[in-house]
Amino acid sequence: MAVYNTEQKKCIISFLTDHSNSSFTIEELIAKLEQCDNITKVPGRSTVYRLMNKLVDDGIVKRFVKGHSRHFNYQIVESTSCHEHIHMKCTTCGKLFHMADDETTKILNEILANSHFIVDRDETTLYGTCNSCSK
Amino acid sequence: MAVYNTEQKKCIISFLTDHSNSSFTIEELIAKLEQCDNITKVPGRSTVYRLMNKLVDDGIVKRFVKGHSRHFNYQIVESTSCHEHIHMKCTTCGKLFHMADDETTKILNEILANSHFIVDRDETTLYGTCNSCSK
DNA sequence: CTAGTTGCAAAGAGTTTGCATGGCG
DNA sequence: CGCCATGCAAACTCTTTGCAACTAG
Repeated sequence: MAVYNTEQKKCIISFLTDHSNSSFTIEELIAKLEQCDNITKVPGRSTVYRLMNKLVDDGIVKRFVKGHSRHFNYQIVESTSCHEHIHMKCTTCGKLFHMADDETTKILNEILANSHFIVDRDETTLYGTCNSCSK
Repeated sequence: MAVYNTEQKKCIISFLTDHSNSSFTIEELIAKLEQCDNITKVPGRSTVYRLMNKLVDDGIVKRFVKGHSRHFNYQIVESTSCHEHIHMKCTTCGKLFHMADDETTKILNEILANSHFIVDRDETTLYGTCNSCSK
C-alpha cells in the first residue's frame, strides 16, 4: 500500500517536531494548527484523528495520559535512543526530561536486583517536580 | 453533606476489594457485577459512573490507563501506606507489585541526587515484567 | 421526614466511518 | 491515470446530567 506524503501529514509532523518537548490533546493540536499562519493546509478534524492513530501505530508519535487528565496526549517520539532511557515529566511546567543513560541503567538494574522486576523503559515516565520548579 | 452507605456503593467497593489485585474498565466492572450472584442490588450504569468518579475523588479508587488501552481502568487503593512506595505492574499477568519502602526511598533519592527531579510517588507505576512471568 | 442516591432517558463530548471528491506519484 | 488521502456529515461509543422516584439515617 503506497503512502502519500500530503501537506496535512507534513503539517502535523512538523508541528510536533517543532514542539517535541510538549504534548497535546487532539483538541489542543487542532486549535494550534488553526492558529499557525505558516501552514499551507490545515487538516480537518477527522484527518487529524486518522493521522494521529496511524502515527501512533507507526511508532512516530506516543499516546499517553498526562497526570489525572481524562484525555489522551500525543507527543512525537524524538529518536530511537529515546526508548532507551527513563523520562521524567514535570507536572508543574510540563517539560519532559531525559534521564542520563548510565543513570537509567543503574536504576533499572537496582530494581531488577532487589525486586526482580524487569522495567519496560519505553513505558516508563516518572511524574514529579523538576529542578527549576522545585526552587 | 451527609453520605449514605447504599447497597450499590457497598457492592462496588466490596467487589473491588475482593479483586484488589486486578483493575477493571467501567464496562468490565458492570459486566462482572451483573454476573455476581451474591449481589443484592446491581447498580445501574449511571450510578457506576457516578460512584467511580466519587471514589476516585475520595482517593478510594485509582484511575489510570493500562498499557496501550484507550480506556480507563479502575482499581481500589489498597491502603494508605500504598502511596508511600513505587508500584510495579506486570504487563503480562496484570498483577500489581509494591516495591519495598527502603528500596523506594533509595531509588528516589538517587534520582533526586543525579537528575534533580523530585518524583511524585503517588503518580509512579513502573510497567514491565514480573519475576514469575520472565521465567 | 429530609436530603442524598438511584435509574432512566436524553443530552453531550469525543472518536470513527462511509462516501464522494481531490491530489500524489 | 489509479489509488490513497481528505473532508464532510452521520454514526457510534463513552460519559454526564436532569428529573422523578426511592431510601438511608
